[in-house]
Parts: sequence; C-alpha cells; structure tokens
Amino acid sequence: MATTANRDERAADKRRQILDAAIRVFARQGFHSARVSDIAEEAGVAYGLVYHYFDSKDQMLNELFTERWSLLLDAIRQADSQLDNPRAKLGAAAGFIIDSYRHDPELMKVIIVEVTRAANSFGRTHLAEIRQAYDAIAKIVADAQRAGEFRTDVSSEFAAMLFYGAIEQLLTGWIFEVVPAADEDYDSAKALIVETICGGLEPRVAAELPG
Amino acid sequence: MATTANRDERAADKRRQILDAAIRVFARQGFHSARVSDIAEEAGVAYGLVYHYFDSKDQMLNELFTERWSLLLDAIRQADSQLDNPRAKLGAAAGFIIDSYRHDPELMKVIIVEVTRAANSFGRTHLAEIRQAYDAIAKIVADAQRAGEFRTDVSSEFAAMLFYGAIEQLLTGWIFEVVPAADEDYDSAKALIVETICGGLEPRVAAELPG
Amino acid sequence: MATTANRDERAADKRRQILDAAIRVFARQGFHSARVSDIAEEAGVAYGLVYHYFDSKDQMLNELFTERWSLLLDAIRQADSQLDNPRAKLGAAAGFIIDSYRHDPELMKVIIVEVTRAANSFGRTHLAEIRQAYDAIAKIVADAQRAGEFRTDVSSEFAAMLFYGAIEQLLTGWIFEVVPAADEDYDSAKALIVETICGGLEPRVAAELPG
Amino acid sequence: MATTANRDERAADKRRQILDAAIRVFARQGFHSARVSDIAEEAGVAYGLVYHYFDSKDQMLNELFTERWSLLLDAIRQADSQLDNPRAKLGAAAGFIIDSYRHDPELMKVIIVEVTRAANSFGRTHLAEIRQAYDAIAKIVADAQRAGEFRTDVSSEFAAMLFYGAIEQLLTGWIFEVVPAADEDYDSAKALIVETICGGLEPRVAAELPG
DNA sequence: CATGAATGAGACTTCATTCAT
DNA sequence: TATGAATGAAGTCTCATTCAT
Repeated sequence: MATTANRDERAADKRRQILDAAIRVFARQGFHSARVSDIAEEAGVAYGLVYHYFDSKDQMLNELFTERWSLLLDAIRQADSQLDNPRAKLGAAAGFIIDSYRHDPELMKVIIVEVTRAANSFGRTHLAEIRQAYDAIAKIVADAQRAGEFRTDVSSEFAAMLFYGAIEQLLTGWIFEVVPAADEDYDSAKALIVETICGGLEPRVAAELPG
Repeated sequence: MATTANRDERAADKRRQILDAAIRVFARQGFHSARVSDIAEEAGVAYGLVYHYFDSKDQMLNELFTERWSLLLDAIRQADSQLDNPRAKLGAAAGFIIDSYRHDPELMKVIIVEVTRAANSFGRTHLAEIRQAYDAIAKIVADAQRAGEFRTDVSSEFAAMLFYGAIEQLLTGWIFEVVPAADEDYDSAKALIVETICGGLEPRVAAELPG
Repeated sequence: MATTANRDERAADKRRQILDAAIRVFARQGFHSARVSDIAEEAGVAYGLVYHYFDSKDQMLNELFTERWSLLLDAIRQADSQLDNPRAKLGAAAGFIIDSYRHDPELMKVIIVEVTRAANSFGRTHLAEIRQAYDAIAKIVADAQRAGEFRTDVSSEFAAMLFYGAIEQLLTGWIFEVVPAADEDYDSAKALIVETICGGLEPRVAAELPG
Repeated sequence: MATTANRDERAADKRRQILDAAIRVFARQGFHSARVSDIAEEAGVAYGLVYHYFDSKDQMLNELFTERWSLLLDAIRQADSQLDNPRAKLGAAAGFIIDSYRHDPELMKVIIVEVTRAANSFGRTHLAEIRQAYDAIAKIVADAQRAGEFRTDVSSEFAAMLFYGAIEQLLTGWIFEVVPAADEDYDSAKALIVETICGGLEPRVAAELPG
C-alpha cells in the first residue's frame, strides 16, 4: 500500500520533472527547435521516459498551456464576480497575468510565444480557450457599459481585444527585453494599464472639451 | 538594349510572381508548413527557379517583411513630422496599419503572424526593425508629454507598447475571425483606437472627478 | 509440500493465462502489431510478469507453435501407423487439422498466419518442424505408391506439398472469411479434401479413356 | 523536347531501378527487415530519391504486387475465355504462375511471402485483388461443373481454394528449398498439378469402382 | 512472485538546398 | 533562364527488454 503510494508519488514527480524541464527548454529554444532529446536531457531522464508519460511533444505544450490558462480564466471570472467596479475587475485580470509572468516568466514566455501568439500552430488549437478569455473580458466591459461606467460607442469585444492586446504586448516586450522588467515595473505596470485603458474607456465629461 | 530591358523586366516579373505566390502560400499554410514546392506550384514556375531568384525560403519572408515594414516606418515618421497633434499622428499610424490590412490582408497576415508575433523565429531576426516602430510611436508620445498633451506618469515606451499591442491584437482578431472585419469596421476601428488609447493617455480634467 | 504444489500450480496457471492471452492478442492483432503490454493487459497481469514467465515475445509464439505442432505430427504419424489405407490416413491427417481449427480457431490462426505462412520470420525458425509434417505426409504417399494404390508419376514430396497446401489454403480461407465456415462445412470439407486430392492421386483406370 | 523526353526517360529508369532494387532487398531480407536505406544502397541512389519516386516503403510493395497480380488476373481470364476445356484453362493458369516464378523468382517470392501469404498485413490490403483470382478460378470450375466435366459435389469456391493453395504451396516449397526447383521440375510441375487436381475434380467412371 | 517505471536503439519520413542539363 | 532530379541531415515516436522495489 505504502509502496504503491510511494511509487505513484515518484511517478508524478518524474512527470512534473519532465514537464518543468520542457518549460525551460521551450523557453530557451522555442518549441520547434526543442528536440525531445533536449527535454529528456534537461530533465535528466532517458529519452523513452518522456514518451512513457506523454503521448507526444505537442501534448506537453498543450498540457502546459491548458493548465495555466484555466487558472487565468478562473481568475478573470472570479474578479468579475467578486469585485464591484470595472476598474477593479480589469485591474485584477491584468494583475493576474502580470503576476503569472513575475512568478514564472519561463512558463508565461512559452504560453505567449508558443501558443497565444502562435496563431498558425498552437494558437489555432487553443483558439476556443483563448477566446474564452476575450469573452470574459468583454463581459466585464459590457456590464460596465450597461451601468453607464464605460462609454458605449466602443463594442465590448473590440475593447477586450485592445485590453488583452496591450497586456500581451507588454509581456512580450518584457520577454524580449524591449522594455525593462524590474520589480517596480511590474507593480506600476498593473496600475498604468488600468489607468490607460480604462481611462480611455470611461466617458469624457463636458468640461474636458475646450469651450 | 530594348531586349535587355525586356529581359530584365520579364525577370523582375517572375521574381515578383514568385514573391506574390509566397505571400499567398505563407498566408494559407503558415511559413513553417509552406514547402518551397508549394510556392513554385502556386507561382506556376519550376521548383528550381525559386532558388534562382532567392537564396532561401527565409529570404523570401525577410524580403516581404522588410519591404512592407519600411513603408510602415516611413508612414509613422511622416505622420509625426507632418501632423501637429498627437491624436492625429497616432491616428495616422493606426490608420496606415489598418489600411495596409484592408488593402492586402494576406501580406499583413504573413507579416504579423510569421514575423512580429513570431518572437522565437523571424521576430528575433527583425527585432531591430520592429523596435524602430515602437520607438517612433514612443517619440510621438514623448513629444506630446513634453507639450503637456499626454499624461506623464506613463513612460512613453510603455505607452507605445500598449498602443502597438492593441492595434496588432485587433488585426490578429480580424485575421482569425475572432472579431468581425467589414468595411465599416475598418473605419470605425481607426477612430475608436485613437479615442480609446489616446483618451487614456490624455490628462484627466478636474471636472471629471466627482465633486 | 501442499503449499509448494499449490504455488507451482498457481504459477502454472498464471503462465497458461498469459499464453492464452497471447493467443487471443496474436490472433486479433497479428504477432507484429501485438505489444507485450497488450498481452499483459489481456491476461490481466502486470507488464513485468510476462517477462517473469517468458524470455521474450518470440518465445511465446515459439512455444504456442511447438506445443500444437507436435500434436499434429503425432496425429499424422499415428494415423499412418494405425490405419491401413492411404485415403484413411490422409483423411485422418486432414481431419486432425480441421478439427484443430474447429476446436480452437484463434490458436490455429496464429499458427498458420504467424508461423507456417510467415516464411520470412517464424516459418524459417520452425522450418524443420514444419518439414516433418510434409515428410510424414510424403511417407504416406510413398507407401501408397509402392503398394500400387497411388499413381507413381507424381513424386511423393510433390504430392505432399499439394495436399498440405490445399488444406492450409482452406483454413486460410475460413480464417479470413473468404469461404464460409459453418459446422457442416467442416465435416464436408474433410471428406471433400480427401476425395479431391486422393482422387487425383489414385491411378485412372482404362475405362476412363474414351475408346 | 528531346531533352525533356530524355529526362523523363532517365527518371522512369531511376524509378524502375529503385523498384528492382526493392524486389531484391525484399526478397533477401523480407519486407519488414528491409530498411529504406538498404533499398537506396542496393539501387545505388541517395536515400531521399526513394521518397522522390515513392510515397512510402509500403507503396513500393503495393505497386510491385498490383503490377504483377493484374497480369496474373489477365492471364487466368484470358485462359478462361480462349481455351475450351477446364484442364487446359486451369493448366494455363497454373502454368502462368509457375512461369512467373521461373522467370522472376525474387519478385514472386516477394509477392507470395509478403503479400498473398502475409494475411495479417499486406494480404489484408490486397484481399480484394487476391479474391479476384480465387473467383476467376472458381468460375472455370463452375462452368466445368455445369458442363458435366467436373464433379458437382465440391463447391467451385472450395475447389478454387484447393487448386490455388496447392500451387502456392508448391512455389513456397521452391522458394524455401523444401522441394527441388530445377528446369525440368517446372515443366513437370505444370502437368502434374493439373493431372492431380483436375483428376480429383473429374467424375469417376463406373469402371473404376471395383465390381 | 509481482509491479510498472526506466532504458535506448532503431527506422521512417520530410524537405530545404544543390546540381546537372 | 529554366527544369526537376538528386542529396542527406535531422528528429519523432515505438516498443522490446531490463531493473529496482
């Protein structure tokens, strides 16, 4: 009994070990240039063991993506249901994404570079999941529009694309060191994204217009 | 003389013919899945002729990208120098990108999907060129900040990423039919992007804040 | 003592259980497509246990073949020694093969498809054993020729090949459902094979030739 | 023009050259143990060229089989239509198969060993074609039965299996040197097969039965 | 006896690029 | 210029067998 439990545990560990190695290798070389033998070597296991735990190289990336993306979807939906104003909701969504990157930049690099931005390969495979994030953001915007808190001349789907695109581009900038990414940047980024995008989505008051 | 000219012309035609075929094939199948034989077939020329005009498959994409991207850089810089307020400048930049897509969606698809979003492959190769666009946008923002027209708590580089990211995501949405792309969408998109992003970058007046 | 016996018995059971599973899997998927894991699963035992009882996947098939083939050889030889005319002898041989199929079609399918007809793999390994069957049949024919009961212008080896080939082809037809295989077919097949082949081997009388 | 023709000719030659090499390699090592590199080496061409002419290793065997088997089918059907008695028809069919072996034993070895006898792999793929041969033979038998030339207590399908099985077994015996295969054997074999099998299929006259 | 994780060699296929004509 | 045959390196996946527990 104990033996079986231990064995299962060890097996799960090995599986995780391989998956973590895959993250590092995919982040370093890109999915396409990553050979299965690189992953095995990085994980310190035999070639064949990778195929003992995974059906294919693709499956590893799919699993990495889905595992993380579902957390993101949960986070957005939870923000939507538990917070009470659109700024806070969108701020929480942006914050989750940014924290994900801060916490595990390699994994987020893989997810963004190899999946969400790889529209011709894995992006297509996961389009439905990715779209769910757009939809969840669009719902927040639409609710805010109905409540008179956001301008209504922008469609909520359109706004969701801008919002998500801005964040993803920011992460991409960090990933490829186009823009600096220090600890203080992460925090200010959260605030600024919300400021900037939500600011643009809120109705302008009459006073703004020069008389 | 005339013969030589004709010959050159015909040669240039063939070259162009192959390049145009490459656009269609890359757009349809993606760069990676596109075989050189597919391009030759699409162009209606012999396999080997592709290698007569181009050194490699990569070179074709590089050329397609650089050709178009330099127009984009020119357009942004010209907008910056010829227009006099940041909304107009950014509007012209966004407008150029959107019009490029409207005019030749396949080419823009290739450029975005295979280069600017393909950070692990061609995006890396062309990072310097891509960065020039960010910089040109950032310059517009920085100038506006100095002139007091844009808020200064957002770094201009950061703002440029948001702005560019929002536009690129919008195009990506059109490309993969996540958001609708009809003629009227293009026009309203131009206005709305500027409204939304510039609106967020402009300073909020006192009147906005509830008393 | 009893314990040891029981243990041996249980062990023998497991071994048999695996061997029987192998028959089913080989019959269903073919030897080559059968994975050791398939056999273990079919037998309901752990993967590794297969290798506790057998040295290799090959060994299982070898054992299945030899076990059954030796019964066949015994049957032919016994028929030869205990019966007194060639028709009866050959009829008994054919009958044994047909009954073997009727009794355990999966095993006979494996033996025929994977061994006797698989001349490039296991057929080669067991060529000597297979040849013994040909020889035993040829001996029956040769004896009949010496006794004047069979025509002598056909070599006994040649006749043996025809006889055996006809039977094996018939089973193959049943196996792959090229010809029907119902209970009544088996019985009539026995009679007809002997009729047809022995009929062809018996000397023609003068009366047959048109005067 | 001439150039194109020459090139096509050379290309066809290379294709044939590879196919012929495949016959030798398949005959020597068996399909399964034959590596594509072995075939390329035997043909004296580069590895990749094999895939320039053929889609897969399987395709080569399929082509070899179908090419030859269609000749066999034609031969049987022609014999049926052009000859006027069942002995002659079946004799021509058997003769064609035997001559095929005499003329190109390696090809016939491949066809028999890797296809018609390989019921679990290629035999399945080509079952329909193989069955056509059985059917063509059965038709000859059935016609003879209707004409009163063959006994009617044997179904024509059954008889076809015996006839074909006997021949195939004979070739198999030659292939694996179980029975001798010299020039004189081929000729006598033709006569004897017909004698033996047709003899068994013809009605026995009263005189035969001992009074 | 029993388990199933771990090993690693092996082969097919793809396709960018080169080359002879 | 134009053709398309020829080259060969590279990498995924399979699975029999071994081994530690």
